[in-house]
Amino acid sequence: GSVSDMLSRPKPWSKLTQKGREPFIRMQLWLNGELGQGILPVQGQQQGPVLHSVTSLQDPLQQGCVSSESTPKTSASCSPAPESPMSSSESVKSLTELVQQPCPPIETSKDGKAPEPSDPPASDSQPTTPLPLSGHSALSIQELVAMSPELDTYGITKRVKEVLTDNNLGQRLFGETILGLTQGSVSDLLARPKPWHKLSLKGREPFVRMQLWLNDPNNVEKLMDMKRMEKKAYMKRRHSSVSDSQPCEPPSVGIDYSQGASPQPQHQLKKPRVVLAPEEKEALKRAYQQKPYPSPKTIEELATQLNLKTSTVINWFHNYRSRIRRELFIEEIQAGSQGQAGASDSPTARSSRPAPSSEGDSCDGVEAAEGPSAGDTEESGGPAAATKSQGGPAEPATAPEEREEAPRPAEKAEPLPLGTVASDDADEEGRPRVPPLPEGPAEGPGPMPNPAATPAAREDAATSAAPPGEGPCRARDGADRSSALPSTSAPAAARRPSSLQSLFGLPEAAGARDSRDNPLRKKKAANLNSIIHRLEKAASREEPIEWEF
DNA sequence: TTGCAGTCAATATC
DNA sequence: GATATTGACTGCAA
Repeated sequence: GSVSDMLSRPKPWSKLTQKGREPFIRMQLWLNGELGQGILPVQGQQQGPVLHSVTSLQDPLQQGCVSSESTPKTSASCSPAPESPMSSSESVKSLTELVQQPCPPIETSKDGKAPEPSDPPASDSQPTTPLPLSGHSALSIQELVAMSPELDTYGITKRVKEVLTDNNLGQRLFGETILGLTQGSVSDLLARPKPWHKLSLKGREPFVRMQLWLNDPNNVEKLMDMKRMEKKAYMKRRHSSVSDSQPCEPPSVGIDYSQGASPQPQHQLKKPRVVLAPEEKEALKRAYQQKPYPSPKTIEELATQLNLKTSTVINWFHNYRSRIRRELFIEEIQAGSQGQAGASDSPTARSSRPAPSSEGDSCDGVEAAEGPSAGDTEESGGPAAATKSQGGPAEPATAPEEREEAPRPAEKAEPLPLGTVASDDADEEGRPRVPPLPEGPAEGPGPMPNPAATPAAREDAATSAAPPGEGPCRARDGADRSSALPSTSAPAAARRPSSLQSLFGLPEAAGARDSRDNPLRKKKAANLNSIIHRLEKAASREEPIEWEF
């Protein structure tokens, strides 16, 4: 029973007592093959020693012994000395290749901070952390990440997805076992991998782990074993709960109490998840289109008008900007890979990507324009950036919208839609009613589709009773999905449009994803280019300009 | 303080 | 049951 419980609901390392950690250490050792026969004398439960030994065993990276140069201390524990100082890329490569240990990652502190096995502060957030890496291992992973040559994140996720699906392995199992991440995170990561150069060290870690896992010849088997074990445990638990004590009682409940932890507090503390109504999202999106970076005051107004907490509005904007940015990354990747055959999605590839501006999507650039900060952010990208420089991430936030919205000049001057939003007055329940998509878009200027089309819009549209706009956007479903699964087979090129559409909810999306050549698209592209140009100009002068498109 | 990257975890969808 | 979506949170940097 304990095993079952532990396997299905492992506590984060930081929450475990020394005694409580012991089973995990044993499991880790077992996974590493160190514990074959039974009892393991986990030496004392002192973490120090135990963790050390564990980590040294578990971390594949360590096995590879990151280049000696960088990790003296680790090297101590790793036997296979690298023959000679290798270049960082070489060492990484060799490490990667070496990885045969199943036990992956393990986790731990995702950030590597783990010097203190005992108390990773952040631990909370990390749910299933099988086993914390000791400071050493964490370091080595990080070092590996830092030294890692550019990895093809898109390619890696693609392969991982293939392997998982081919072998009927779930994201949850993979994430918790190999990456130390939850299912949702894995799903997101696999569906929308960011290009390597856009990732922080921490963000690169999962990709390194995936790469290591892919290189492990026994990866599938190991995962399958885990799966079997889980199933067994589950069955056992089910069985026992049914036949045993209180058959009728929901296992979870029983467990909760038995855990002793804190029975009810949890329930009470749990905050209900906020679910924004379609109209609310719509309003927020509209507001975003006008002002991707609303001022505190605006946020408050929005919150008031929508009857939401300001924190919710703030979070929404953060999330929206960030997610839109990611969508763009994907597009870049797809476009890049496509553009140059063979080229990986790696930045490099990307960089080479043909000038965007011209192409329909090229509009990317547009975004850049938008943001106030515009261009700023983007940095990184070297050359590649070029493309992005403008559009890219740089101004990511806006980008998307812009693309479609940009055109929406209309709103131009308006300070904030908010007004609108709010104005619409509250509906029956006091919640303000959001205006139909109206304002701007619909009537939208020329080429632009209709605002409603915005990504957001389309989503909502689907659900909301929405009135007017209905038209175009509805295409959504299909479109979105496709964007979500970039990887696969479909030719990037082909997909690209769809992802764009998903973002902007371009009407065309509906059926004509391919209609990229259509005149409308071209027109749009031209329009966007013009906008970009103006924005750039304005930015350089810092003077206000009239937005008329 | 603000924005962002990464994630979690609840919930929606498939 | 698996996967996708998304509001919220944490930690970090400017």
